[in-house]
Amino acid sequence: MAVDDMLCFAAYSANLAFNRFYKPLLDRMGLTYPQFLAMALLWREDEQTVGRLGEQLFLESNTLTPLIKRLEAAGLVTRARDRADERVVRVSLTDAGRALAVEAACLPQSVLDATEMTPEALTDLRQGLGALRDKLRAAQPPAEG
Amino acid sequence: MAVDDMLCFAAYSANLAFNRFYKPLLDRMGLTYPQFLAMALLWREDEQTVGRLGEQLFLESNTLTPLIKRLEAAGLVTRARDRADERVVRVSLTDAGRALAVEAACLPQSVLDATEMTPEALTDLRQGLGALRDKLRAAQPPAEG
DNA sequence: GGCGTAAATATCGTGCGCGATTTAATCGCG
DNA sequence: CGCGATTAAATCGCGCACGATATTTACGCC
Repeated sequence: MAVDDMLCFAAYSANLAFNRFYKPLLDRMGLTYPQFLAMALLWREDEQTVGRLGEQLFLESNTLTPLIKRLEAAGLVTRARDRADERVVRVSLTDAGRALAVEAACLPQSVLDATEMTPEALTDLRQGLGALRDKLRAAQPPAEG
Repeated sequence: MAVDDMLCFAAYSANLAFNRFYKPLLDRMGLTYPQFLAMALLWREDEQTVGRLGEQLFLESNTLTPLIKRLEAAGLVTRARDRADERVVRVSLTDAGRALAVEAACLPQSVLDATEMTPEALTDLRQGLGALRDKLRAAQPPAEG
């Protein structure tokens, strides 16, 4: 069982590579990679709850709460309890947060430029990964054997 | 730019899913996911240096040194300075570390079982991810303009 | 209305990743 | 041999990811 033959390692190392590839670009925007993903959700639809962001990112409040607080500290979002249900926290973009969307627009393109792979190959990869992720999530916690 | 359309998010979330899928299995072995990857390298070839492990895992000593020290504390490996070059640290399996290889052998198979994807599809995915990772690593740090 | 339960978020401790720096050993070149 | 430059690990601080738990609010049912 060579590490190179393991699909999990391919996912692991590709994820590391994405982080490193994006880092110089995100640094200029003052964002980390997970922060960028959260912002991308808000750029699509403003004023989402912590839980809803978590569903889409596959994260929970233990990870998201501090991340969002850092976005708030950076002046990119605001956090406000829902008045109808005070358990819920709604996250909204500030003007500065919205403005970042423009700068971020070039990011996906830079992957295309860097990889020299066809758009079809990248789409296949994306869909394959999505299907794999969903299968892994749906799988019973692997039994004792 | 929907998050679901981003290849980087597919890699990110698939990697999270792998972590979570493996966790119950690795917990029983007392390993974390990155520790498992390092052990897998040692099961293939014992007595490797920190640097060599890092090359294969795409990690550096700032990440690997504490990880390996935890493996050492768990009694799975030993660390020893190379006598010919005292800068180098060689990591070797203990009997307990070698013994874990048997338990770990079932892990890759459990992915096959869980995903219900054909071995061909999984191989394609693994190779595509490897190629993508290598392209991202080779890419110039994406320029300003 | 009152109370047990469930739900949404927050808090805390541990182990990665990683940029930046440090320490220690080796190498290169005169 | 001597000394600056390079190399291999280690150290440190920060931000995720996550299990476990706490806190606060809402809901169900009597």
